[in-house]
Amino acid sequence: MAHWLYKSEPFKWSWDAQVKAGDKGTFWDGVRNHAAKLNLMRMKVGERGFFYHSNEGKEIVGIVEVTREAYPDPTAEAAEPWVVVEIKAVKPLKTPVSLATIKGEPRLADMALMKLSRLSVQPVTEAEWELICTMGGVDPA
DNA sequence: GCCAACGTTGGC
DNA sequence: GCCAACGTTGGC
Repeated sequence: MAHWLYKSEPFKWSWDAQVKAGDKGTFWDGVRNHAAKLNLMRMKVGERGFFYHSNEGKEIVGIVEVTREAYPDPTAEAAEPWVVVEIKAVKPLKTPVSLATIKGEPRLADMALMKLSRLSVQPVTEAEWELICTMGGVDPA
């Protein structure tokens, strides 16, 4: 099962907002980048990902799960190719894992977050997933 | 099809 | 507020 990382600026869409949306979840819109779009299209229902706050906080704060696979973005023009997926909040990290912490961990030096810092939806490898879950004080399963 | 100019993102 | 990274646009 693949894992993912979703970046959002808290003032636009925060972890708290995602939690309030409950099990019903919400669609993840606003992706206007082809690399991110390809990631959205690869997602399957039930796959989990990290929820990362950019700009403010700069830390991974929670875990979300895909509840609906890619479909056309309702906020885009009809002719445009953009898609959204739907996700719901699963649980917060006991200890948020900050960007500074990730930078200080050699085993995470190859993370997409380090190398492709502007990509808003990123893949996370199995090893990265387990390590960050452990650092965050939650069960990776 | 190349590449310079420009806009946007996001860390600092 | 600055600047680096990167995607996109548009002239040639």
